[in-house]
Amino acid sequence: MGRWEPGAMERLIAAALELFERQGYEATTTAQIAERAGLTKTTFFRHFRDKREVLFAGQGVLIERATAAVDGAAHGAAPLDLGAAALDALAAAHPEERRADATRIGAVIAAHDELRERAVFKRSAIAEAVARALTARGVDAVAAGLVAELAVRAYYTGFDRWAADSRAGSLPELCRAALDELRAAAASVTAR
Amino acid sequence: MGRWEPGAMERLIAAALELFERQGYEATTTAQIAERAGLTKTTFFRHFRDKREVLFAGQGVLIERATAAVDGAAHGAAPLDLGAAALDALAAAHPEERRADATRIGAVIAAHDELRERAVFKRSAIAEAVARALTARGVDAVAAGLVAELAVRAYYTGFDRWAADSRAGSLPELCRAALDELRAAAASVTAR
DNA sequence: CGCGTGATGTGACTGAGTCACATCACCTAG
DNA sequence: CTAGGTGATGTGACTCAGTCACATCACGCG
Repeated sequence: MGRWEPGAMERLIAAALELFERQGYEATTTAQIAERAGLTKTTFFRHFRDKREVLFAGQGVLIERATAAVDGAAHGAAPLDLGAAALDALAAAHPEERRADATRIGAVIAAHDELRERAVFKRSAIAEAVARALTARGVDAVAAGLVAELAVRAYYTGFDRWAADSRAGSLPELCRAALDELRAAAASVTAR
Repeated sequence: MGRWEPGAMERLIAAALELFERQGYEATTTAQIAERAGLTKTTFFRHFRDKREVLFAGQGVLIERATAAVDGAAHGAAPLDLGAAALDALAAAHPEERRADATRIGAVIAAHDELRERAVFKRSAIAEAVARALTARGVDAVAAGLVAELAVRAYYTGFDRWAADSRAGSLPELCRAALDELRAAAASVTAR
C-alpha cells in the first residue's frame, strides 16, 4: 500500500497545524502546507476535500463508533441508556496521548469562523446519525432527537473541558459527568 | 438613501434563487446572479459576505428578536417560559406571504451540503445567543443551553412543517405545538 | 525482468473573494 | 442654480481554493 515516504496525511496535518498557529489560518496557503510536508497542492486535495477539512480528519470514525454502540447496546435499554452508550463510544475515540493535539486544534478552530462553521456541521452530523440509530432501535423520533442532542452535548462539553485543562480527569469521566449534569438540568427544566 | 434602481439586494436574492433552482447551486456563478439582477460581481459581494449568504439574508434579525424577547419577558418567568418567549419572537418573524419563498429556499438548501452547513451554523448562532440571553436573566448555564436548544429545535421543527405543507397551520401555532411535543418527550426521557 | 497498480507531480484552468480607483446619481449648502 | 459631498455602483486586476487530464515513479507480483 504505502510507498514513497509513508504518512503523507499525518505530515500534512502536522504541517497545517503548525502554520495555522504561526501565521493564522487565512494567511496560510494550501500550497505552503503541502510544501512543508514535502508534497504538492494537488496531493493535499487528494487527502482532504477542502482546506478546512485538514483539522477535522479522523472525525469520520466518530459516527461509525457512536452508531455501532447504539446498534449493539443491550436489548431493552432505555433511550437515555442508548444515548449513554453512544457517548461512551465517542469518548473512547480519543486516547489520552492526543489531548495536547486536541488543545492546539481547538484553539485554531475557535479563532476562525470558517472553521467553527465546519465544527458545528460535524457536530450536527454526529447528532443526526445517533438520532437515526436510536429510531432504528425503536425510539420515537422526537425523543431520539433529544437524546442524541443530550449525548452529543455531553460529548462536546466533556471534550472541551478535557482539552482546556490538561489536569482535568479522563475524557470518559468528564463526558459522563457532563451527561449527569445535563440529565438533571433537563429534568428540572421540563418539570411542570 | 436609495439611488439608481432601488432594491439591489432583493433583486440579487430573487435572481440567485431562480438560477439555483434552474441550474443548480454549483453551476451558478456569482457573476451570473449579478448580471441577472442588472449588477456586477463586485456589487454582489458588497451585499453578501459570500455566495452562500444570499440565501440566508434577513436571518440577522432573528437573533435580535429572540434575545429581545428574552430580555423583555415578565419578571419571575420560569426558564422554559423564557424559551417560549424567544420561540414566539422567532415564529413572528416570518409573515404568511413568504411561506412559498421559504419552501423554495429550503429545497435549494436541502440539496447542497455547502448550504446545509451554513444553515446549521446559523441555527447554532441563534441557539448560542438565546442561551446567553437566558444566562443574563439568571438561568444557570447548563439549563440555559438546554432551554435554548429546545426553543430553537421547536422553531426549526415548526418552520419545516410550515414550509413543507402550504395547508399546515400558522407558523406560531406549529412552533408552539412542536415545543409542547419536545417538552413532553424531554420530561419522559429524563425521568428516572 | 517486465507489468500493473497506486500514489504523487505538473501545468493549466475555473470561479470565489478582494481591492484600489473611477464614476455617477442624488442631496444639500451657498 | 451651481458646487461639493456622499454613497452606491462599475472596472480591471489580482490571489487563492479547488479541479482535471496527463505524465511519472516506486513497489509488488508473476
